Amino acid sequence: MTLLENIEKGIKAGLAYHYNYTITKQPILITPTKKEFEGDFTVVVFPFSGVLKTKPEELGAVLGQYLIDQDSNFADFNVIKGFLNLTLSNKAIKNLLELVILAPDFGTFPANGKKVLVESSSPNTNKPLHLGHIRNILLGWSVYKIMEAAGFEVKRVQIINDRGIAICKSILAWQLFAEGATPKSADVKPDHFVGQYYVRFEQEFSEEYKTWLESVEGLQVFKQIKKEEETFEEFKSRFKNEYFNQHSSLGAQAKQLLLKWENGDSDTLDLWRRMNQWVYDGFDATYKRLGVAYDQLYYESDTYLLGKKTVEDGLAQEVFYQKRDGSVWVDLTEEGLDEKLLLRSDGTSVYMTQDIGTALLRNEDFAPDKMVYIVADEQNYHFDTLFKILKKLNAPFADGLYHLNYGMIDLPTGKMKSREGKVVDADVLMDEVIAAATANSLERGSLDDLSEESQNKIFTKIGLAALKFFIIKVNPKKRMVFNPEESVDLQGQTGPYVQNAYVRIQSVLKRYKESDYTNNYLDINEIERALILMMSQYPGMILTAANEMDPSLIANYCYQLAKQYHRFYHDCPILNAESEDTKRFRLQLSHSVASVLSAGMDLLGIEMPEKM
RNA sequence: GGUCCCGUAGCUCAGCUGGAUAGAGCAACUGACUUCUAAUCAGUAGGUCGCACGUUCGAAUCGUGCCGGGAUCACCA
Repeated sequence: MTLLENIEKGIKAGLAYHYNYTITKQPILITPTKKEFEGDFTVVVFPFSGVLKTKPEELGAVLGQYLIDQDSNFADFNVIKGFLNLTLSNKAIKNLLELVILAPDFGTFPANGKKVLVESSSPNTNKPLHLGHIRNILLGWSVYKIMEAAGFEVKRVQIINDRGIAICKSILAWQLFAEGATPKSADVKPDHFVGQYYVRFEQEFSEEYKTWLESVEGLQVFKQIKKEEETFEEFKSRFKNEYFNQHSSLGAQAKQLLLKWENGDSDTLDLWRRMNQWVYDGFDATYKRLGVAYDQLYYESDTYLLGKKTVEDGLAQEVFYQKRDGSVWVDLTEEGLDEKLLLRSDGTSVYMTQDIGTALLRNEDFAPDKMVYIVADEQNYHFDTLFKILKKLNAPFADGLYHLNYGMIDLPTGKMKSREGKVVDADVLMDEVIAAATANSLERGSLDDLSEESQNKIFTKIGLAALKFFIIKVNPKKRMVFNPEESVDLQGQTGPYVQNAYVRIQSVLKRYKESDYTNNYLDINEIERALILMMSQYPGMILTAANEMDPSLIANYCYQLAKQYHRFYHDCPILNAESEDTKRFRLQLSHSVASVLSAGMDLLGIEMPEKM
């Protein structure tokens, strides 16, 4: 039984014993005591004093006394207004450290028999990964680690958007402008190589569009279609898509390519495979560097057919309906949404069709209890719709669907816009952050006696810790501002700060030659007490983080614990402690802090260096 | 316009199942390294928690209405 449960039980028993009162509705609010008051846990007794028509101070005193009498874990209490502050006995604190925190399974929960599938990353194959993907990938990885620690069996998957018009644009640009160049011949990371041709297409298309708008035909169309009050610029952006589909030569060629692809033209398919493989190779390098991996990849080119079939079956069973032009729709007006297209009038599939197929295929593969989609919040409507459709189809997993809708990342200069080249590239960003860590480290010179290889490993760990922590510490649902300068900070509320606490501990532990920390120290001071109580909250943090799918809770917890340790390290001598018992206790305490920090940061995909 | 999300210190963020005097980091300023490595610690300064009303013993937290910002409402993905 945990201490919180002890308190709750004691309060209930006390209320029954002294007031013959049984709690029905009100939850008992128990929080860690604020540091300006004395005590370890605080029970808020206001709600009961109201019901019992007792003064809060009196009720608090009665309950406090009752708890102390009944439970030897509690040594003292004080009451301020309606707040009952309880102080644990030193023995209880020590037991907490030795029996709970140092237990081998601390911070992991036994398997709960539930399977969860986490989809993340899921990039398009026409351009390299950027900052937005990094947030997605890091969230995916830490949600996986956290849910696993909480007892779930987790499968990490992606859906690769490997087909469609966007990929055809890259392919077409390569055909038109590359003159047979390859990533190797150009000496460019392969995903970036393909991305260059996507950008090239957009440039050429913009030029073409601009020229057309100024032509006789363009001006005529503008006059005909322009809405009242609409400026030329507004028209230009509104009409762009229609221009692509109806008037553009490049657009026609790209669409022609898509048609060839859908018809299985072997030359097109070969080139498509070849260019996609370049992208996959590039992505793999980035994933590896970020330290993430996936159990299974799904490709749209494999799943859209199942989606189509499902929609056709649904049509036969009248879950969906068909319009006169042959297009298939779902009516979600009863669910508070709209009508949504599922198959085009020409019978081809759309985004939604593919996602239906993908979900069903995943269910066949894993039969998960939950499916978590980590996708930016701009797609909230899409996933609302998808989940309602799957419910309509009576998918067995329909009640376990969850869209972890994280906020987009802004730059200090404003929104990221990939079409305007205003993006932060994932690979470049990692280079920069590692370079910053390297420069900082070399300046300190504390690693000079290590080989260059070991040094580089540490620089990488520090740089990536800075980057990952910077992103993960923000609540995923919130839009965040990414300042590249701050992301390479190594001081303050950062990953390296937490790493530093760990490194300090390692450095101390190494100097103590024995491995036996048993001790009879009982004179536990405030800082030590706070550290132990804080660590005791770790398993609860994991459950909360898993429940809310919020890794930022773990990041902030690790920071708080590291901060408390740094304070301890500064104020309390360890190896030079006044007695052997004290020394051993503090070593034991340090050792457990290191374990919790390391485990917690591992949940975020951040590794600890032994030195820094 | 409909729907949804967000507004906390100069900046980036915690806190939000209602609880004590709203917390961190960065930036600014002051102090602490012959010491278990200072990527650290201690301190100063910085707030109308967007605004208003309501709910109650108590509101940054809940409700309503405004104001400001964003997302979305494609036979795009």
